[in-house]
Amino acid sequence: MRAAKARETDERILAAALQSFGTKGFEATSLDHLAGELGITKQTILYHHPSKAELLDAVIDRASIDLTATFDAALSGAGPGWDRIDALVRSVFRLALRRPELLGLVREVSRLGAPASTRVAQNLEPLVARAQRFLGDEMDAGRMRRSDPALVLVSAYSTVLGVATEVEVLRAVGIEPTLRSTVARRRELLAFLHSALVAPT
Amino acid sequence: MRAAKARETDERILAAALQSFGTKGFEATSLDHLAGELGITKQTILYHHPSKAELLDAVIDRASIDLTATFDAALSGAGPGWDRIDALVRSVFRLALRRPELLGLVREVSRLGAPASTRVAQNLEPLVARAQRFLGDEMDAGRMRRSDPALVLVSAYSTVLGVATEVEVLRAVGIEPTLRSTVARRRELLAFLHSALVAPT
DNA sequence: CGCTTCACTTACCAAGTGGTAGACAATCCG
DNA sequence: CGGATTGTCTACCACTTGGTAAGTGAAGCG
Repeated sequence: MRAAKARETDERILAAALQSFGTKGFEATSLDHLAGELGITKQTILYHHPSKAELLDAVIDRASIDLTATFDAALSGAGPGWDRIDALVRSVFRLALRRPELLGLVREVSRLGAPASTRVAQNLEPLVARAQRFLGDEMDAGRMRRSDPALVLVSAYSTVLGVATEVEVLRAVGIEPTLRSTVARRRELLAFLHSALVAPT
Repeated sequence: MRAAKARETDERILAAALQSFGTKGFEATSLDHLAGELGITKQTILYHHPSKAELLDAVIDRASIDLTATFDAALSGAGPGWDRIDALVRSVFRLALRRPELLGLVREVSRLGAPASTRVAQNLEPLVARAQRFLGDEMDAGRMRRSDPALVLVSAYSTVLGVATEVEVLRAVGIEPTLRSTVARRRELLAFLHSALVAPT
């Protein structure tokens, strides 16, 4: 069972790297420090992932799986139409509270640019396609304001991720991120999105 | 005139640092490299700014002034009501095209957290207060959907900055950031914001 | 058993990092 | 003029970075 042990070590490496990359950032994370946290040596990390860049790739792949699974789960229990957006926003906020490093990694990677960002884009492409299809269908059915689904998706994505993650900005406008204020933010965000997206009846 | 020469050197340092911090990031910017670009030595930078952190502070102060001036100019020529938001969004997009490093710095600093983010918050506090007052007044006059101005501001801020700056995300949904697509994005964003904010008549 | 492979370690390394000390030429001021 | 100050540079420094080389003990396997 030495292979199982190795896989477990790798799991721990990936988890710690995801945590650190997603919160402190990629450059700000050193392999030495990462190894220290795990009680192993840097060379063990480099054994499992030949370079820091490849470690990032592996972390991205792992995070993509988690994200896709989370959203799939959220959507599978949701009804049609607006209910799906509601479910999605709720799951993003749940992520922001419970696994902030996941959303942080998305931000971080999009900041780092290619080739890491390309990898995320590829991994999440099915999710994006699905969202665009949904928006298009809703528009066709007259339930949403007619527009370009890709552009609407960008606006909605920016808004949701920003509101969910930009703690510092919230502090700037005088909102301490407590549980109560988070609920208030989510409620306001849903109202904001509802007004922005749903076609007037 | 040795003082004038020194001030000019400092100006160049601040400009180059703003550029690099705002695009490559703070940690990814080395003083040696920065000095190399300017044809001076790292020690000259450290003469003007005793540490990298203090250089960041100076860059933040400088950027804050530029940002405030830009928005003041945009708003001074704008009419009342929705026209002001329109003018603001246009000026953000103009910044995203012409001085992307400014918006990038805001993002970067909010990622870095305190104490840098605190400094930005303090510097831009008048801007934030002004925006909140504006939103409150519009709501009182019944021209905007009634809500908490602070929360609405966060949503709008996230949306605008995200759409204006998240080039990588745009690539992910298949939009190459050309001039034409930028115009389309801005138009969609304005429609999005208009629907989200303006009270139905 | 004995050889190989695997997971991991100890020991390095060259290249950078931010930062200090001190010299030096140019300028300012009495 | 001549000493003081200012801006910049040369020369370091301790430390950290990602990465390499060479092992080592244990498990797997013929």
